[in-house]
Amino acid sequence: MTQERAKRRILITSALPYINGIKHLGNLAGSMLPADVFARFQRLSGHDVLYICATDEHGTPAELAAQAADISVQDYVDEQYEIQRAAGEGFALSYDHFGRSSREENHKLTQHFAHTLEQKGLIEERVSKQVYSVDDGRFLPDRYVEGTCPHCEYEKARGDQCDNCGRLLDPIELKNPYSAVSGGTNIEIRETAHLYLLQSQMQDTIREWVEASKDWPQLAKSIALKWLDEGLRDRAITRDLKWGIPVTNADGTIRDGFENKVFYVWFDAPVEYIASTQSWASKNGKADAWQSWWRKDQGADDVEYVQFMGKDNVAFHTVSFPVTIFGSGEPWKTVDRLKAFNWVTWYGGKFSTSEKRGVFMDQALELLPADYWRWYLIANAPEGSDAAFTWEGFASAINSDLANVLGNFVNRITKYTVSKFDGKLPDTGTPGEDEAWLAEELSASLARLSDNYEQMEFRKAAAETRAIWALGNEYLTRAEPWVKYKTDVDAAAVGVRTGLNLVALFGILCQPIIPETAAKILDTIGIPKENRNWPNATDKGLLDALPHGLPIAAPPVLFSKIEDEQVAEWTAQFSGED
RNA sequence: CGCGGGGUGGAGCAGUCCGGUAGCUCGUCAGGCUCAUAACCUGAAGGUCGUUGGUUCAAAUCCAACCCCCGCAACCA
Repeated sequence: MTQERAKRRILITSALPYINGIKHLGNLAGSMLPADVFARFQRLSGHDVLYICATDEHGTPAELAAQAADISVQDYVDEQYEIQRAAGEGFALSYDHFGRSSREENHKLTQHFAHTLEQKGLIEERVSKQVYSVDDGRFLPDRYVEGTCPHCEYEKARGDQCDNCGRLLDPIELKNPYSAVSGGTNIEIRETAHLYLLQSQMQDTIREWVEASKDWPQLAKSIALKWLDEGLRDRAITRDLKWGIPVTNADGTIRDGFENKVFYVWFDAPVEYIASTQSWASKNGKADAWQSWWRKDQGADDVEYVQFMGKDNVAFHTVSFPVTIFGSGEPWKTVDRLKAFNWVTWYGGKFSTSEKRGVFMDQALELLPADYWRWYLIANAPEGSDAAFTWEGFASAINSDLANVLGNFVNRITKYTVSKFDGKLPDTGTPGEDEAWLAEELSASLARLSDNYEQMEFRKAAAETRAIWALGNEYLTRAEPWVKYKTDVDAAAVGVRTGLNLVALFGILCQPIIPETAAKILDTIGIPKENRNWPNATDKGLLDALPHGLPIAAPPVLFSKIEDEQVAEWTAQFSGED
């Protein structure tokens, strides 16, 4: 299964999960998981892949959550980081590095960008009016101010929007404003200075770049163009907070008047893609290795950079972060291909931590192994539109695809080998029409599958993978070795040998989506690690690749079915009614 | 008239860019097989392609208007 393909260098990032709380299945399905599947596919295809992610640790929510837990913000994020790292590991997310945006590398690099942008005249200090809560001793982001809506008199309108009448608000319009943090009514409007990134000046550069992009899906491009059409606004990139990256001068001292301010999380978070790569390089003892992935003057010219994110993040990745990158005037690598996802919804509604509606990453793994979730979420990826998670749909996908089609196939052929062929891969017999038909179908299907992955069409890749498994069952029905065995053992042997080769192939082909099961299958039939690479559709030897006489054992049942009682139980448990 | 996405047999989706027998999975029904996790294979039934109008020999696909669902709307991240 070797092949001559040009070795590509592929940099993959998935949107950084926010530090605050364990992520739900929608977060997983919208960026980390598909990025992982893509990374695995490209590694198996022999390419040089670097998959980088990190936690996004700054911002008001982290500070408030730490306050609520009565621990330091540092302790809080340390704790949360460990939870998220463990959850990622539990889902077999194959990050080359899972960093943290609060690390030193990101501080330095974020400050570097700010200095460079200021030198280029793209940052200026402006004073604006903000809501200040005397009781909390802090400025409040718009959504943390509540009060009576001036339009509809709804008493719990948020500072940014009234949930009752839907109107957009300015927090200073609210009647009887109070702090959503403490409930304190001692609210003042104070002036505060912030650094503004002059995005308006980069409008043409960004538009030119967006319009030239070739490998962006419609969703991503239309969102980016929408922002550009409305005109880029200058944005404040600092906040009145203690937790975050300090605003410094070029010599490292704190900027005058910014002693109690830090960079806004959305300014420093994407920078962490690069900073996390720096951490990866340092960790591996070759501190400069990150440069060949990110600096076009240091060898990053041939890198293909692919970003994965939910649709809510598109604007930041296609407009805001590129302003930082292009504005610096430095030769940074920018995104080539971008994959944006819609939402996974919970029975059509939103996942909710507070209302206990929906399944979160840690809970999911307590119920079933990672591969069950990975399969469902990829096969039902929210690509074209939002996709609703339902227990019925989940059970149906698992039982049909994994248990009946794949699991049963592996089971039936290996058991038969054990009972009729002494647990050895049969050596006799010559392939005939059935095998020729199979080879042709397989080759076509495999080509489609590889293409689906290359195009990052995840639903289609899962469907094609399943179709290949189904092909195995169809083949066995045609070849019917159990019938031939009665009259012609050699003819039966061909069917069994071919079937066992299909098991190996199925194991190889399902590695991107369900890696743990794949390993289980491949270990069982003793496929060495170096022979698990992605096959070439034109390879004629796929159906007779295993050594004749190879000992075969039947693996334990690969997937247990999800019973109706479990569906009923979980439906009740996670309905949010609690 | 804010913006974007979606509306295709009972359910979930593909097909729409580049008009030309409406396809897949689940479910239902019938048949086959019996190696296998009551599984697998084959076949059938089931669709005014959101609505209305237009272009065309021909529209799910192009154009116009409208309706419904979801998300976003830049200080939540």
